[in-house]
Parts: sequence; C-alpha cells; structure tokens
Amino acid sequence: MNGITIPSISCSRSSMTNIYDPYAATFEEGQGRINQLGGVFINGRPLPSYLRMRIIDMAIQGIRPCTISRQLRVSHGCVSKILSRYAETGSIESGSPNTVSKFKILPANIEQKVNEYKTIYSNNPIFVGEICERLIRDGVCTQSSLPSVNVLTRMLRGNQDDQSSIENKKNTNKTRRYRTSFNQDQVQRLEHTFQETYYPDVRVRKNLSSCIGVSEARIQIWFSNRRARSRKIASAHQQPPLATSTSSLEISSRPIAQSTINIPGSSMPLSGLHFNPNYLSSNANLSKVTTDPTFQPLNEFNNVLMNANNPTDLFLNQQSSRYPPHTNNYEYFYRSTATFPYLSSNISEPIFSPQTSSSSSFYIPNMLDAHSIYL
DNA sequence: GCCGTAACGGTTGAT
DNA sequence: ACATCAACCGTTACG
Repeated sequence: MNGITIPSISCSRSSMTNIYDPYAATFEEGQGRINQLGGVFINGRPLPSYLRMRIIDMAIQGIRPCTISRQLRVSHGCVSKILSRYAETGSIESGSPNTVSKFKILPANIEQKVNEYKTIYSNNPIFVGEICERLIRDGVCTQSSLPSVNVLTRMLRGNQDDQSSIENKKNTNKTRRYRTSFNQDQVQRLEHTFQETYYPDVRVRKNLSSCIGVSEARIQIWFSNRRARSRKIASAHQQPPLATSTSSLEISSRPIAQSTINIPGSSMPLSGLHFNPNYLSSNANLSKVTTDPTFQPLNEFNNVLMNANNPTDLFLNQQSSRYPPHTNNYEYFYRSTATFPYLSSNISEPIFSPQTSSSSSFYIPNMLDAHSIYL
C-alpha cells in the first residue's frame, strides 16, 4: 500500500442479518477447504464482505498485509488483490468494476422497453441517442437514471454481436463476455423461490422479475443453472436428485457450534466474536451500493456505517435454522469448530498481538485443524 | 520475511 | 438436461 491513502472506516457486521448468504450456502454444501494458514475458503467464491472490509480496515490502521493475512488466515495473495483493488477502484466488493458496475443489473422495465424499440425499428437502424431520448420521453428513465451507453450499445447489438464476436475475437481485440452479477438481495429472493419450486411458472418468474429488477430470461437461466447445481450436489452426496418438481427442501433446526476470537487493539470489538456462516457477506445494503454505477469509493463504507447500530447486534439471531444434521466428517468439522476464518475453539492464545509487531512471533499455524479434515 | 503476480483449479452465469 | 465456454474467484509457489 505504498503511498496510497485509504479512507478510514469502522468495520462492523451489525447490519448483517440472518438472510440468505451464498457464501454460507456453498459452505454448507461442503465446498469449504483449508488454506495453508488454517483458514477456510471456498475455491472459486469471493471472500465474504465483512472479511473484505476487515482487511481494508486493518490496512487503514497501518497493519501490514502479511499480518492481516496471518491474522485473518487469508492468503497474502488474496489480501494483496483486495488491497490493490480497493486502492485502484475504491471498491471492496468482488467483481471487475469495469464490467460489473457498468453492465450488470439493467432494470427489467428498461430492458423490455429497449427490446420494444428494437422491434419497432427492426427495419431501420436506431441509435443509442434515440433510445435515450425515447426512454426519457416514455417516462421509463430520467436523465440521471439512464443506463450507460455501453449497456445500450450492447443491447442494440444483441445476438448479432455475439455471433460476429466469435470471428472478431481472432482478429481484433477480444470482446468480453457479459456476465450478470446478482447481488445478495436478488440471490436471496431467487433462492427463496427455489426453495418453494424448482420450476417456477411464467407468473412466478414475472413476479420475481419485477420484484428484483432482473429480466425474466435471466431468471429462467438462473433456475436452470441452480437446478444443475442442485443435481451436482445431490449426486456428490449420493442423495436422490430433484425428485419432485415442486417440493420444498427440508430444513432442520439444528443449531451450529460457535468459536471465539480475541484481537487486542482492534478497532472493532472482536473479543468474543462468534463465527457463524450465516454472517458471511450478508450486507444487502453494501451490495446495493457497490453495484451502483455511480458508486463513489467513500460512500461504500459510509453506507456500512449507516447500518452499523450496535456491536452487540452482531451476536443476535445466531441460531441457524438452515443446517441439516452433518453427514460426513468434513461437515462435522466445520460445524463443530467453525474456525473460518479465525481460530478454532481449541486454541486459547490470540494470534495477533499489537505489542509484538514483528510478525512471526504470534503466528501459530493451525494445521492440526486442516489435518483432521482429511483423516 | 515480505510482496507482486502467474498459474492453477474451482464456481457459476451464459450459450 | 447437459456440455461447454468464459469471467472471476482465492490459493499457491516463485522470484
């Protein structure tokens, strides 16, 4: 973080209510792994928001990346990436800011209107400027809420662009594939619907579409992929796949075990902080902020602060009703020790001591935890 | 020992 | 439904 000024923040998870969390969900599905530092991670999935915030927060306090890495048990490469990203873009969230913030989540009503215009003008070319004009005239957007030119250009090109891009790729600059990034609130609602039915009908999809601002087509794709994922998980666990098309998933009320961490000198009251997968990356408001194309770096944390009420809120609603009984050793491990990303409960010493800023003195590898998984 | 980063394997939206 | 591609993830190892 050479010469980089980072705005000061105060990190809190107080606003992270017990909502659906994709990270926790994949964790539940047994996709967690142990890194060299003894921390748990899910390969391919981003770190939860609160951890990312914690990394930034610690860097602001002047704690070195290597220390952050060891203390949070996140690889130094990851810490480096997150700090670099934040320094360059001001975003603490995952996802490429260039593609994500500009392209993702075009409101369904705008997408629908643009498609209408395309149909109307199918014989004559229509330009982005005209579309902007019409969107405002038709009352779909205001000047300030207009989607970016990039989004509109992409929509205008549509499939034609996709087909030609295959050839263009070889000769010209590689065109990037558009990929929707659903925010937490959207995924939560999608998941909730998925719990009710694996095959939502048109009415449900349209209702969902207007509710979360994602086009029906995207919703259809999401359910298709979600079913595929469900089948994959079922086969991995050798459980019967989606047997009934509209059945609800069974959820038990088994609570999970908790562990604690004590980090002296921390800006947030981490003493006694409990880990619960339900808390991982659950700040819906944060997602809204960071997916906003008009995002300003400082506001990202301000919004978090606005939602931070009382540190004690962190420990409310910790009983999870979403965990079925663990079915294998790995599940037993992470549910009983719940080490991610901190210490397991069988280690009483704090891993970080501000009095000893020379790093290696407080690092206690916890590979026993990792080892026990693979026994 | 610390740090930046290429390579890697994984997840997941799109086709 | 399935296979595949592509974007992006965090970890790892190397310089």
